[in-house]
Amino acid sequence: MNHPKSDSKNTKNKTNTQENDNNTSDTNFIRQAIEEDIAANRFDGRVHTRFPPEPSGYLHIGHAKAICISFGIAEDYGGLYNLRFDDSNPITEEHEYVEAIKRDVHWLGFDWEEREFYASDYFETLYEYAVKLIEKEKAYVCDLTPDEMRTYRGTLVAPGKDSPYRNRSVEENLTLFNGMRNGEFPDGSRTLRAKIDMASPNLNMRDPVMYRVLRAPHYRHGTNWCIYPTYDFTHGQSDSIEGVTHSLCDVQFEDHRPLYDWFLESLEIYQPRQIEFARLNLTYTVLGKRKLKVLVEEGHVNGWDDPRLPTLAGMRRRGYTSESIQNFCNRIGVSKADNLIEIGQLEYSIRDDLNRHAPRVMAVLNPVKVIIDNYPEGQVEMLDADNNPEDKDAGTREIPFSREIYIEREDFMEDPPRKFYRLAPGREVRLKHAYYITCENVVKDANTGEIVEIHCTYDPKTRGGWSDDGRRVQGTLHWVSAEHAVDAEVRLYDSLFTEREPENAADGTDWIQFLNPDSLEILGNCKVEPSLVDAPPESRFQFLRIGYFCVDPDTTADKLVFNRTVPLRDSWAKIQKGQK
RNA sequence: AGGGCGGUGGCCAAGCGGUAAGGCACAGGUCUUUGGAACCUGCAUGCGUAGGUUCGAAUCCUACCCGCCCUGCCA
Repeated sequence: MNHPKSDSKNTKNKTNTQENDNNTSDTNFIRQAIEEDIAANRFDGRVHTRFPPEPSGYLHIGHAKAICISFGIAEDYGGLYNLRFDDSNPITEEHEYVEAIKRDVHWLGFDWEEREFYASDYFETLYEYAVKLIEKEKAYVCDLTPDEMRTYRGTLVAPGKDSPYRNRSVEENLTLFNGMRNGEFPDGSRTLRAKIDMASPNLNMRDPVMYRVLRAPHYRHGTNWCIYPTYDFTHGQSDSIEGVTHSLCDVQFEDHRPLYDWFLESLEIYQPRQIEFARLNLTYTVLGKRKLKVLVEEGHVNGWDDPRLPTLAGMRRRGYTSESIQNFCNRIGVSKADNLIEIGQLEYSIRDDLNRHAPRVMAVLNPVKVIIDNYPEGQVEMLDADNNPEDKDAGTREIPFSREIYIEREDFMEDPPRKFYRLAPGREVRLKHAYYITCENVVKDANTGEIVEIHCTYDPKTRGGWSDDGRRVQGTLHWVSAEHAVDAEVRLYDSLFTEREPENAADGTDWIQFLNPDSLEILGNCKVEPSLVDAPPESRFQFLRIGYFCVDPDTTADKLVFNRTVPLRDSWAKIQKGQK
């Protein structure tokens, strides 16, 4: 597997090179807490974190934030980090997801080495822990039905009341719990509960369920178990078993921390420290596995790796680099405050990366033919072109030029508005890396009026795009030699939702109704320069003056398929808007 | 008898009693063989509100307002 060290070294300023020096804050409340713990020699000065996904879906950009925080911090303090699958609910979990998660975490740039764990591998230990709590009279078997339990739990403002089964003897509880494990009772008929405080203002402390009877095969342990521990009875103990020092999680678990601590203290086992931070929210999309699952399963998108999805698999296919995602996560920072990050922030991160690294190439998405009347028929010249003006080491390549070329249809206007610097009748422009050309006339389709050919003349003395007489042209166009062009399909993506906050849009409205019907546009008649013929899937390019694109795995020997990762910033579009 | 956590520019986010960092966005400008990039400049007399303590408050105190999370045998 290939996940170079350098990939995972840019999580903090002090480890940054000029490669990605943004002005990311060097500190946050989690790092401060850890530094205090180190200073106080708590945990013997160790730092050991974990990322605990449930294998019930694909990872998304929100998980990337969590991974960058947990793993990035461990790296920065010379600590260790574990990948642990939190797989205590057999109903939702599948092996496919563990493979996908591992692939995505590696791709993101983190290597958990041999520290790959599964909470379900602790089931036996967890069972023993449960027995221990029963013996300490801190847990009991309860026969209440789910409905009854809800009633007994009370409400947000009213205390609950004790279960009638709360005072069973240790003996009876032991027998019953063993019976639960041995399959003597039907699903849902009994639970093992922690005996805490039914009047606690924290509902998590009102005798929470530790075990449920559930006859569902576990993807990893088959039918070995018919009782499964709940998250609350699994998570802290798993952290404890693994020697985790700092268990970093979502703020939604703040209310669970007293319970996390209660189990570990009652069990008298090693106790990590849980610290919570705010989850990521992004404009114009939805995050959260349940919602993404709906999009995938109801066919609103084409699978978990649909490039429109904020999943890591989708973003990878879209053309995002792992570096750009890590930088994004570092840039947005960490706090406990609710946040809604603008999607532009993510786009900035990928442009910033690709600008420095993506080879420039010429591609015409919506071609119109240009015929250079004074260029010799049949002649072909090879012209030198920079691969990347931002990177001197990127070198040059040769591109063919000939009498007939394609340019972008929108780069020509018969009746151009003010500030339109491109081709128009009588106007001279530069063909990038090639020659100055002047438009002489156009040929239109007799029926539709559509322009089918633009006739130009070129100035042979401007080879390479320079003139030595001081003459300047305002516009520079990209182009592709018609004879040499390679056909391609290009997929343009727009945001998946039309609302900035699809989940909060108007009360009572379903977020799904805000799906953008135009989130995918397929261009089937694109012309790209011949150097791209053998570009492998996932290779990334800047299509000059258009945007960043990557080769989609749908590409076949006779059809190139590109995904637009993100367009270039377009100040002409802004001017146009202003003119309207 | 509710509890927990938050509130610093349009969006994020530093700050931790000594006079509001930084990034994104936005607006001007320079440069340019990408209307890209880069570079320069501008952008909170203000930190939810009101009081109080202090020589000095975003930081401390009090009260209030607003937002989010919690009533699964999900995680």
